[in-house]
Amino acid sequence: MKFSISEENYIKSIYHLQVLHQRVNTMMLAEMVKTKAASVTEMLKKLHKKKLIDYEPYKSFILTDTGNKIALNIIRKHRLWEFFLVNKLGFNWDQVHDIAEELEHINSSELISRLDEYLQFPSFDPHGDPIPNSKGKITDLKRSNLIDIPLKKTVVVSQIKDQSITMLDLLKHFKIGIGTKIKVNKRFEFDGSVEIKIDQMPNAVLSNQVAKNIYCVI
Amino acid sequence: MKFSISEENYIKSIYHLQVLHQRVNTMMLAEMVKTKAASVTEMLKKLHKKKLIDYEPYKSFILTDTGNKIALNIIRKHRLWEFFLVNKLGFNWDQVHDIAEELEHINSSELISRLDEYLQFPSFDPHGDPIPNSKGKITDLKRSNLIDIPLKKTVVVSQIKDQSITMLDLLKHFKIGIGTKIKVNKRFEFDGSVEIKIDQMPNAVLSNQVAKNIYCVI
DNA sequence: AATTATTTTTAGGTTTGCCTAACTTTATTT
DNA sequence: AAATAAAGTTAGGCAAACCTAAAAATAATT
Ligand SMILES: [Mn+2]
Ligand SMILES: [Mn+2]
Ligand SMILES: [Mn+2]
Ligand SMILES: [Mn+2]
Repeated sequence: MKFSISEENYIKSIYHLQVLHQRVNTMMLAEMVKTKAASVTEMLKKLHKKKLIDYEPYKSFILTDTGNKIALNIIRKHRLWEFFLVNKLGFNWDQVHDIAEELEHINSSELISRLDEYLQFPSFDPHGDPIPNSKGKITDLKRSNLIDIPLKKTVVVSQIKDQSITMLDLLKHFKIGIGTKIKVNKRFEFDGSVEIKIDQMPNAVLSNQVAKNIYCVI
Repeated sequence: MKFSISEENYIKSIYHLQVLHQRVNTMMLAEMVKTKAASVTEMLKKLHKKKLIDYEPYKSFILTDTGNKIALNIIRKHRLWEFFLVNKLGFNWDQVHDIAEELEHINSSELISRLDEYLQFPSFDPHGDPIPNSKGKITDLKRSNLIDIPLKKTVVVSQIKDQSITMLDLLKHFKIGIGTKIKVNKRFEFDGSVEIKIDQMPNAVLSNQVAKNIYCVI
C-alpha cells in the first residue's frame, strides 16, 4: 500500500507523540503537523478506514500494529538520510532536518537498503536518535539526563531531545554535540542549572531547560 | 519562486520536447506527462500566467528564458541524483530513472551544490546525458550516431537516446553501456541494421531502430 | 449539580490537479 | 470550397488537503 506525503507526515507525528504521551489527541496532532483540528479529524477518519489507527470520535487514539510499522519505516528513512547528509555531504546536524523531512517520502525500498549499506548500517542519526533496522527494530542505548548524572563524572553526550534550530544553535555555541565528553561540576538547587566542563573549553553554565534536553551515556 | 511537483514535471517535459521539436503542442505534452489534453490546457494557462511559457490558445508554445532556467535546474538535479545512484549506491543505469524522477523535486540548493561537490562535479549522467552546471550551462560532446560512423573504426558509446526499460534491457543483453568500445563491421542496406563487434563478445547485429538510438564519440 | 471552558466534530468553502464530454478552432481530404 | 478529421479549449465534476465558523461532546470550575 502506498500513502500520500500528508498521510505519512500524520502517521509519523502520531508515532512521535505516542512515545511522549502514550495516547494522542486531536489538538496535539494539529499542532505537530502545523494544521487545524478540523483537518486532523478528517485525516483521522481516513487513517482509521485504512486501519492505521485505533480511533473513535471524541476519544484519543493510537497507531495499530500496521500503522506502527509504517511509522518506523518513515523514521528509518528520515534518520538514514540525516546520517547521509551529515556524514557524506558534510552538513551540520542543525541543517539536515528539513531536507530529511522531504527525502523521507521518496518511495523505494531498494534505494533505502542500498543507502543503509552504503552508510554501513548506522545505528544512530546525527542527533543521537536510534535508526530502526529494515525490520523496524530499534536498539536504543541506556541514557541518563544531564540533570541526573553523578557530579565530576565524565560522560558522553549521545542524544538531544529538543531539536529546534534555536536549541541546536545554542549547543553549537557551547561546542556540545553527539560524542562530546562532558562533566557536571555543580548543580544549583536554586534554578536547577548546572555548571559543566568540556575539554579545551572554559566552565559554562546551562539552564535547567537546556540540561533537561541533553542525554548521555555513562 | 517555488513550484509544485506537477508544475516542475510539465516544465521539464516541455524542455525535453523543445529539444526534439523546437516548439511543443498540447497533445505531445499530454502524452509525455501521461495525462489528458484538457489537463494540459489548464496547466498551460497557469504556466503562462507565471511567465514560464510563451503561449497563445490554439498555438504551439515554448519556454521563456525563466522557464528554461527552471527546466535546466530540474534536469541538473535529476542527472546528479542518477549519477549518485549508479556511482555511489551501485544501481544499474536502467534502475535509476524513476527514483531520480522523485528526487529531482527535493527542494534545497545547498543540498544540490554539496551533492555536486561530493560527486566531483560530474559532466555526464549514467545515460551519457550532459549535466547542466549550477548556472545552467551545458557542455555537450560532439557525437555520431552508430548509423553514421565509418566502418571498422573503434568508437566509444557515449549516449543512449531512447531510455525506456525495454531499450536498456536490450543493451544490457548485448553488454553495451556508456564507455563501451564498439566497432561497426558492416551495414546492411536492406533493413538498415548493423553488425557490430565488442571486445570479448561475438559479432552481433543490431536493428536500425536500436542503432539509431546509440551515439558515440570518435 | 450547574455553568463555563475546552476539545472535537461537522458543515460548507477553497485550491490544485485530474477527468469526461461537448464545443470550437485548425488542418487535411475530397 | 466543402466536408471531414484532428487538435485544443471550455464546462462541469471529483478527490485530496486545507480552511473558518458553528454545533456537539467532554472536561474543568464554581
Ligand atoms: Mn515529511
Ligand atoms: Mn534526527
Ligand atoms: Mn519528476
Ligand atoms: Mn539520465
